[in-house]
Amino acid sequence: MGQSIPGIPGGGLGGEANPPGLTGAMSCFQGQMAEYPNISIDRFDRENLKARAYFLSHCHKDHMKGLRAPALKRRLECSLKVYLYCSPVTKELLLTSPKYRFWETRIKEEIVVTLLPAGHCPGSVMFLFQGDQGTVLYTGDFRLAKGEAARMELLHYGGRVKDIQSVYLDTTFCDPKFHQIPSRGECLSGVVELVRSWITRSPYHVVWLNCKAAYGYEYLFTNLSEEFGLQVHVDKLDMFRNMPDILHHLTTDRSTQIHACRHPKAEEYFQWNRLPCGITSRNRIPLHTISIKPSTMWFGERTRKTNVIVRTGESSYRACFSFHSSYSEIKDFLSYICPVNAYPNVIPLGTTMDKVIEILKPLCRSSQSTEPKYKPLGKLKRARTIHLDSEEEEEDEHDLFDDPLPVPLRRKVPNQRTLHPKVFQMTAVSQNQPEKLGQSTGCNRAESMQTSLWANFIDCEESNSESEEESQIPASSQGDPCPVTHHQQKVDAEVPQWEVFFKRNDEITDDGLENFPSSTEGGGSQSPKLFTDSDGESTHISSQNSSQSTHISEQGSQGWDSQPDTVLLSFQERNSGDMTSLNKGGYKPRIKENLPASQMEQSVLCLKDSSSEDVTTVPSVGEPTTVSGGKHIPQERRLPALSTNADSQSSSDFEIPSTPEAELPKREHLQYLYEKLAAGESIVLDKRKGSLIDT
DNA sequence: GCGATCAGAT
DNA sequence: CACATCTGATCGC
Repeated sequence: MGQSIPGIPGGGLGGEANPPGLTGAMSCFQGQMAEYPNISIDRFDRENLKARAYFLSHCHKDHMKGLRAPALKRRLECSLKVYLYCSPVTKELLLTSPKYRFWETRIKEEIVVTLLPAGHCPGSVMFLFQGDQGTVLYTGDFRLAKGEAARMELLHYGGRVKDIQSVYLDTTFCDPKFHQIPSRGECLSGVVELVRSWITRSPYHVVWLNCKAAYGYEYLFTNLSEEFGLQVHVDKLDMFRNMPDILHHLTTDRSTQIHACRHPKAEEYFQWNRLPCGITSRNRIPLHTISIKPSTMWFGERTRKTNVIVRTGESSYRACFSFHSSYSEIKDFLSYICPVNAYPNVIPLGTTMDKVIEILKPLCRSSQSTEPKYKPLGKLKRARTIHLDSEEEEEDEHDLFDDPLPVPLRRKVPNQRTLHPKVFQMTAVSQNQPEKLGQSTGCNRAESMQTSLWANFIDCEESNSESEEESQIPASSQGDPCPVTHHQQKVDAEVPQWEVFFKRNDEITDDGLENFPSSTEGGGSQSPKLFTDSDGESTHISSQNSSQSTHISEQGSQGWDSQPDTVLLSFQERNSGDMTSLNKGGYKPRIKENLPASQMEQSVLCLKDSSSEDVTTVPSVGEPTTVSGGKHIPQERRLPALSTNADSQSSSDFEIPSTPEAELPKREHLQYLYEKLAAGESIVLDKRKGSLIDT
């Protein structure tokens, strides 16, 4: 690997250090990859205006530079074959904003490239490009726990990780000082316990989640909602209108105990015991409020016990939260994929390009001299495999895996070999299935969205075992074409009922808490123990965690009734990657954690050979493949929840097929229903028709 | 008036 | 700590 980024056009940032005085890590990726310079990723200005195709890895502003600029708009108008490629969820989120709506007809969700889950925010993906210039991975922003790469089917071929020429890597925390960050599950668990300790005191105890305006906190909201049967109050939720699994956990009704609303003067409000949405009381009884601010915290290598919740004031807490991989996670990921080259996308503040490269280089193949050209790369790990595929896999893949292939891998694709096109034809294509585009697919698209959302963050394991038909409807109601109806019907599923959400919570039920032996109603048999960390500045909350989970574990004394600073929280020091504590042994099934990579969305886009005209899409999991003749891959499309839901391991949003014949609720109708529900009015389900009738 | 850029705040 | 985003000031078109 060289010391500088080869062939990165737009040149700007060479190997320079960050200018002083900046407040954030600085992006150094200019949008283009040396290997495939005529496509642009996450940058849409300057040199990128000439790109023949655009990729957006996720919907964060710092990855959307130029995306709504007049220059690009003009370019689009002139070059009708130029498209933007992104995940379905990102498409949905993007098009919600009027400023970006002009992309509506120019977005492709699937093509040519393998989309791998990035675990950064809903819809975030990594792009794996395969072609005659080699296999290149662009990670976008990502957070993957140790070992998760090893469980991504699509990162592997023949049972080994693919031979990756270059990786363009999210190096936001690529600095030893960010060595370790508690896992998503550990952080979530901390927040859950803190919230529990507060809101169970009375209906007038409310929490405010002081979240930034960015996608990525949704799994926090959904998990809290599910845990406590309380929707989270937010300012806006229309961007989630087609993602029921998120939508159902949010509300614009302020009378909930969990708030994530925002206001420019929110902090000031909070001082006066006023929530950002303005309320200070309920039933004329003043509220008792705490704030929890998700913040990235990290911990030195030697820290044995780390607190995921830190009390920073009388009623203020910080909760550990990170969208990006830690230093050790980055190194684990990189050493697993072991590319020839690694290029940072970001220079962390206070460091330099050269320093980052020095860290990355030893993990790349080019520095490992003793090694044969094709060293045995990492082997694909199966967290759990599911047999049950009666159909045989394509021969050339089949026997290459040690274990039986999980369900989603069965995909009949002719022609593996066309995979290495001579020329990338990024031409516009008609979709395999018209349902991909436009309005008519409201519900179908919603399915794939929600799946991806869950897939990004949530483990659906419990639903797999308990649903009566394994072939469908796990926790998140994936595959159900009409989610609202679904929830009404399956009231006993772990998906909370609408009624629970919308009714006034004058008391906290125990629902959902049964797995917490230590959790008691209102009072105070909790046994928290205040733990003050050595830094002494603030009060830390910690616990001796059992080896099993991140739970309250200590018997405590007083304090339970005074402030929630007595909650015991910490994270497990040693987590060997994959499973974090939460879901182990089904101990705490209610909380859904970020899942292993293999459970996340994975999707394939196929590169088109120059001999054919259209880019072909392969909406499924498996090796990237070009479908000859640009024909569609019908099976997956018609097997809704089957492949994804039978095995949560492999749930895949992109792969989630739509259900073409499903009757789609009209958006307006849904909106109407939601409003009714939010207003506390009841709705009756007409089971015969599966439609809702308001009363 | 809009966009790009920067400083600063949250 | 250094998540991403918004606001306001300034400048140029």
